[in-house]
Formats: sequence, structure tokens, C-alpha cells
Amino acid sequence: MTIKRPRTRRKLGRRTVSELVVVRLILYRRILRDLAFSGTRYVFSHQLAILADVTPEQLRRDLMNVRYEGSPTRGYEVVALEERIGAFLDPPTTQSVALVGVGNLGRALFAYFLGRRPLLQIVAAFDIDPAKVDRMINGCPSYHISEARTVMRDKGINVAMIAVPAAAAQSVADILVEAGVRSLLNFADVRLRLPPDVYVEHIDIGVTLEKVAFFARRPVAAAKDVGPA
Amino acid sequence: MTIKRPRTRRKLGRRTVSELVVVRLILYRRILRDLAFSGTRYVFSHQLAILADVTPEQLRRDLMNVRYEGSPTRGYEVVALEERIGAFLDPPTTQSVALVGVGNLGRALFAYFLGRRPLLQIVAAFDIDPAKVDRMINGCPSYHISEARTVMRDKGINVAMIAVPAAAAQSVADILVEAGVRSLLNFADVRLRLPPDVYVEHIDIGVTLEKVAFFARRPVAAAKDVGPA
DNA sequence: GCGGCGCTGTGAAACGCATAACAGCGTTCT
DNA sequence: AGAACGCTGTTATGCGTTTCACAGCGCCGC
Ligand SMILES: NC(=O)c1ccc[n+]([C@@H]2O[C@H](COP(=O)([O-])OP(=O)(O)OC[C@H]3O[C@@H](n4cnc5c(N)ncnc54)[C@H](O)[C@@H]3O)[C@@H](O)[C@H]2O)c1
Ligand SMILES: NC(=O)c1ccc[n+]([C@@H]2O[C@H](COP(=O)([O-])OP(=O)(O)OC[C@H]3O[C@@H](n4cnc5c(N)ncnc54)[C@H](O)[C@@H]3O)[C@@H](O)[C@H]2O)c1
Repeated sequence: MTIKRPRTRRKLGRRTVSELVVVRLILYRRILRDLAFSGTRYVFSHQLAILADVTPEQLRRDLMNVRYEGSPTRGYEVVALEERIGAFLDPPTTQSVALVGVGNLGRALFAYFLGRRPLLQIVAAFDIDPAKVDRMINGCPSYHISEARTVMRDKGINVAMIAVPAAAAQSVADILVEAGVRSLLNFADVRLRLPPDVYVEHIDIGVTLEKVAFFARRPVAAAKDVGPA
Repeated sequence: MTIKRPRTRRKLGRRTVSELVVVRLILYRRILRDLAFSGTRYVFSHQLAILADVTPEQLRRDLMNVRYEGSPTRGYEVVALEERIGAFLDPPTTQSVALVGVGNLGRALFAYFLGRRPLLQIVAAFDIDPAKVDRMINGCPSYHISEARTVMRDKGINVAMIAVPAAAAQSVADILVEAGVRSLLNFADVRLRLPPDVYVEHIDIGVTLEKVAFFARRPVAAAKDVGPA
């Protein structure tokens, strides 16, 4: 959903990997986990590609980045590939995440991330409402936003999600960045303006729904890939 | 956040407009609304561009698609441009939307869309849990998923949001499509496999948070646009 | 009144990404 | 055993989008 900003890249060895590749690798990894869970041992590029909704060529190309080689006859070994992608994606240690804004969306996010992703844990919530502060929310302490700096430092948090009203989002973001957060996921419907060394991703549900509604009215897609004669 | 699928396009006159342009137009329009609300009458491309986090060139190029001409000296007239974009984006009549899955996320979405966007209204909720069915949720009736076909037809719904567990998402999507839905916004973390004439957009919050966390660890971006000498 | 400025609209170039095409090779079937 | 198949890794091609660059022009100041 996101707009411009010079594409952030990250080096692996001497290669450089685009954001789009990173996103797809994350997706592949999740699918591989599901496959492993269901007992699948080997998988071909075209099978994985269907599950990820990409072309097999793109999948193979993406896999070049993590230096994992499959067998032409067996395909890819599920757990080995999953681990190889993990070695590229995962942090050396568990990453701590903060969530700012314990409203409707914030609480839903809490419920969602509970127990998933052991390497990515929400360890602090922030709000400005006295009624929501200094309590436990899903087993996680909530603080007043004014304590951001202290808490971030003590818990080593460098990632945050913003789920506050649009009017408050920019000021909250500024506080977070000042408190040492390097990377933000923003749900409020305002584009945040931040220093270029801070990574920001916007999830703009309102815009996305409008987009979906817009394309519900489009002329029928040129279905060029319907079945063979 | 979304992956591939041949870009959906839509004709305007004899031109064709890409998804990316549509998204940005939606965004511009929202910003213009805010500007109008705050009393601004004229705006230059570089000002609007900052608010939208795009380059002025891209903004102007996007505006070519809606055939609105600004004045070199005054810039764009806020309300006129807003209306012109609206004429391109908006449906001839109010569009009805369904929401499937009245769990944590579903309820948050309800709260969020309440009263916004008069042209885009949630008019029906669906669930499978007897406790959540046949009641009013934020002034909107909820039905058992088995009634989908009837309700969709009666209310003329062709857009739906999916907020059910991943395991149920594909079957729910199939039901919706069969009931006449043309366009879907899916929050469950599975890629839906649907006929090519159905438009699907995925909002994959888990993947997005992983992405954000990944780039929190990146080398500092090459800040090439820092201030002048 | 005229020159210069700064903005818009747009053609042309550059870039990044996806798609297509192909070489290598282990397996399997004849 | 030999040949043919199918899948992988990789190089090359094409396309869509963004960025650059500039022509046109109304206004403002001199
Ligand atoms: N609810 C949704 O499904 C949804 C969907 C899309 C976008 N959003 C966006 O997410 C944001 C939150 O939505 P919501 O529905 O949870 O709203 P909400 O009103 O339920 O919750 C907002 C929370 O932020 C807190 N808050 C306000 N100002 C703050 C500040 N300065 N510092 C810290 N906390 C502050 C409030 O006390 C409240 O708890 C909004 O910007 C909304 O546009 C929500
Ligand atoms: N909560 C979040 O913030 C969040 C974030 C990202 C993604 N998601 C995804 O959104 C989906 C919903 O999340 P949630 O937190 O609201 O879960 P939830 O368990 O709170 O709600 C799911 C709802 O779907 C209903 N349901 C189950 N099967 C159904 C079916 N076949 N037909 C109709 N309704 C059915 C359940 O009765 C329940 O009300 C999940 O796929 C989740 O992965 C949620």
C-alpha cells in the first residue's frame, strides 16, 4: 500500500536485496512453516509459487538471494529452506516491539500477535488515557506515553506500531523516534514525516478499502490465462 | 503489501490507469479534504507532494490522469481538484460492503468505518458463531454465513472484507464469490486463490511487521538528500 | 512595459522489476 | 546404456513506473 521514498535496500554479502524481495521471502517462510507442520518434506518451485501467488521464475529468482540450492529432481527440502531463509531474515536475538494506542485496533493487534513469532514480541504498550495506563494488557505492561524514552531504553525496543488517532500520530512518531525507535508501522491515516534513517511503513486500511471498491467496478479483467483450447 | 498478479487497470476515456495511480489519487483526495476542511483554498504540487510523501513530478503526472489543470501562479484549487478526483474515483451510487468475521479485528474495523465515507458503507456482517449472529453490531445486522447469497443479492453487495481465521478464509472467499462479490479485502494470513475476474487485495499485518522489524536492523540509509553544502 | 521568476504540463531518459529464455543435470524409462 | 524429460539456477529481454529535463506561461517587480 505504500507510496514512494527511495527503496530501502539491505546488503547480503555484496548483494543488495529490494524490499519486495524481503516481503516475499517472509511470505515464503511462513508457507514453508505451514508445509513443514503438515508433514511435507519436499516442494517444487511451482507448488510453492502457487501458494504464494507468484510465478515460479520469480520464486527461484528470490531464492537466489538466500543462497539455497534445490535439487532438480526432488525440489526444495522444506525445513532446510525455511531455515536458510530464516538465517537471512531473522535477527540474532529476539526483537522487542512497542504498541502505541490501546484502542479498538490496538487491542485487536495484541490479541493477534499473542504467542506468534517468538522472535518478535510486543513487550510494552503506550497510551495517553489514564484508564488504559499502568495496567497489564494481555500480559504486557502499559505505560503513559511520557515514559516512552525510559521504557524504550530499558527494554531495548527499536520497533513500534502506531494505532492512535490520526491527529496524534505525527507527534507520537516524533516522540518514539526521539526515544530511539528505528522503524515504525503506522496504522493512522496520515503519512508520517520522519528523518530518512527511520524506516516507516504505512498500513492504510481506509485507502485500501477504497481501492478494492474501485476495482469492484472495473471492466472484467482480460482473462488471458484461461484453460487450454 | 501485495504480490503479483497482472496489474489491474481501468480505462478513463481512452487512457488506462494503473493500480498505483489509483491508490495515490485516493490518498491525494483525502489530503485535499483535510486541506479544504482547514480552510486552505489553493495548493502547489510540491506542498501536496510533501503531505502525500511523493515527488512533485509524480503528483503532477498522476493528476494528468484526471484532466485537471492548475494555475502556474496559484497552484491547484483545493475543492475543485478534490471534486475532479472524486469524479474519477467515485461510484455513481453508494457502494455496499460486507464484513465477514466479527472477531477482534472485525469489530475494530466496524468502529473505524462507522460514519466515514458515505459512499462506502458496511451494510452487513457475517459470522459462523451463533452468539454473534442475528444481532445488531454498531447498527448493522449480522447474519450467519449461510445466508450470504440471499443477503448479497438483496442488498446489492459486491465488496467484502474477510476477517476470519486463516483456516476458514479460502472457503469463506469461495462462498462470497459464489454469492456475487466482485472484490475482496482479505486480512487473514493466507493468499486466496480465486477466479481472475475477482479482485483481491491482501493486508498481511504479520508479514508487514516482520518487514518493518527487518529494516529496523538495516545499515543506515544513504542519506543523499541532506541539507545543502 | 518588459524581464525574470516559479509554477505547471509533458516528452524523453533511466531505472527497477518481472518475465521470458536457456544451459546444466540428475532421474527415469526404453 | 542411452535418450528424453523436468526441474533448477542464471542470464537476457521487455515493460511499467519514476525521474529528469524543458517548454510554456501568468504574474510580480523593476
Ligand atoms: N479500528 C480500525 O480497524 C482501524 C482501521 C484502520 C485505521 N485505524 C486507525 O488506527 C488508529 C486507531 O484506531 P482505533 O480504532 O484503535 O481508535 P481508538 O480511538 O479506539 O483508539 C485510539 C487510542 O489511542 C490513544 N491515544 C490518543 N492520543 C494518544 C497519544 N497522543 N499518545 C498515546 N495514545 C493516544 C487513545 O487513548 C486510544 O486508546 C486511528 O488512527 C485509526 O484511523 C483503525
Ligand atoms: N486481530 C488482528 O489485529 C489481526 C491482525 C492481522 C491479521 N488478522 C487476521 O484476521 C483474522 C481475524 O482475526 P481476529 O483477531 O479478529 O480473530 P478472531 O478469532 O477474534 O475472530 C474471528 C471471527 O471469525 C469467525 N469465523 C470463524 N470461522 C468462520 C467462518 N467459516 N465463517 C464466518 N465467520 C467465521 C469467528 O466466529 C470469529 O468471530 C485472522 O485470520 C487473523 O490472522 C488479525
